[in-house]
Amino acid sequence: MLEAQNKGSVMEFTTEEDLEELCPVCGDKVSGYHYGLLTCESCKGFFKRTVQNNKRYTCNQNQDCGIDKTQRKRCPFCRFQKCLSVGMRLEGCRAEKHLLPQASVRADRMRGGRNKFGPMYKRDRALKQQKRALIRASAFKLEHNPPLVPSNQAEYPFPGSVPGLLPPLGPPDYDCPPACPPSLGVALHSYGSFPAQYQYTTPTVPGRSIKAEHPDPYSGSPDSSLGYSYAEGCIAASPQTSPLNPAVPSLVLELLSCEPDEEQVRAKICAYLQQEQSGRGKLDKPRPSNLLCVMADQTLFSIVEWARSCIFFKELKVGDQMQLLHNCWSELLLLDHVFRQVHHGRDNTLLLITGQEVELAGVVSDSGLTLSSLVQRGQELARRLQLLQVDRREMACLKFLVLFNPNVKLLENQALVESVQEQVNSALLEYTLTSYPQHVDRFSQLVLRLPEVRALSAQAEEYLSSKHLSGDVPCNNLLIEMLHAKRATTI
DNA sequence: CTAGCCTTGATC
DNA sequence: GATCAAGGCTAG
Repeated sequence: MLEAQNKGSVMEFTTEEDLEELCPVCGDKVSGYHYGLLTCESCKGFFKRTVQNNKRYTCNQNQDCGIDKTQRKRCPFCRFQKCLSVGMRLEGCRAEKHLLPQASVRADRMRGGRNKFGPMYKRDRALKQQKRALIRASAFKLEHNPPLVPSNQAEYPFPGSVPGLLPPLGPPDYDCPPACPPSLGVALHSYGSFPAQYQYTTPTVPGRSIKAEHPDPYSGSPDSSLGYSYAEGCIAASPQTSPLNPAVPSLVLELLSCEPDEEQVRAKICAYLQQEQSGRGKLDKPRPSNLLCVMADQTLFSIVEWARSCIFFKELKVGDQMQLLHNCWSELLLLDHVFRQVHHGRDNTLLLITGQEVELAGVVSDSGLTLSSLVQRGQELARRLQLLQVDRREMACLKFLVLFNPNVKLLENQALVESVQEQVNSALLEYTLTSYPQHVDRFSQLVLRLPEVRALSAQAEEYLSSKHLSGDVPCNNLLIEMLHAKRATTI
């Protein structure tokens, strides 16, 4: 019997809630969890056949065929792409063997049993139920308190990846479990035609939309828009203006208000790492390089989340969003790291996203030549920005200049990207001229760092790629997905 | 090749 | 023993 028919007893669905349970690939009725998420029977079978038989399809159109219940047979290529983009997973099970990534579903073809995602499915259910309860509860309040966050905030379809939904800074629960699917498509997921399943409004995310006017709740700093929330003496350069001073271009304030709350990101990543470590048990010792990789991966998730909530960016279609992120993910990751070092302000230690400090000398001596040179170049970049006393407003602008790269071609909304680049450039110029009048070439000093960022991040990508090829880096993560995507697509 | 139904077996 | 997500089978 199909589980869909008897799930009522287990999950207490109402008819209203059943409407949500549509296959994210084709919109057909869901028959249960398959390969990582709720899908229909046919997409389950299709996915299985494709992976097991190592099928290769081609698309006769532009690789963007619409997939729905009636059209799903037309283009297996796009159907499979969609399966992957919504987060169905090749490595569905026990067969964690070091086989080729495609060679899985179940490499041993063993029948029966449950896979390692079991607990995740369970949490996913719990989360969905919680979400419904929340939606029901908030439906009454809506007229009085409209949501702060725009409703196109898509949810990750996996348990815990919904910031703010679980109880306040709840159990280390709000992240994907270790086996979480790395998919930018999933992370950005907001397909308009999709079931409400993945669309809802985050109740409130402190410090998001209205941050320019409201001090960062996690920072004791009187002017949190200038300093980092890290406690240890991070004295950012303060221009002579207050954050509300009209001399600051409004766009700059707007961009600043998109900045994530550092402390929240930190807490989230720490919780994830902790959870992952405890999940591992005593069996495998976490190698430091793996740990760093996981850290970077999670940082990348937070960067995607940041981008998704950003002004301008959220106006773009998912396809364009993906293109932009594929193009600049490593630059954003590098900027994140470098900015942290700038505010950390110490030459002999690195500050990790988790808040841990590590000796620079140790890192350099423990890593190979390439990595240590990368780290040192990063430090050099941080030092130069430190000399400039770059402030958070400028950092926010630089991130936007990297994200809205007009060199990314074939975008649906190229015009917006170019216009944002221009607007941000001139806002930053105006800001530096009015806030640091004594420092005439400040703007060019800032912007000139970007080619360096680009070059350094390209090297870091090279390095990561080589590590990936030699099998030194776990491959099932967003980092590697981005690496591949960039190679496959861009300029 | 598709998709609905069947069988299997680890986990609860 | 019940559950439920795997793989298998097969008519259309």
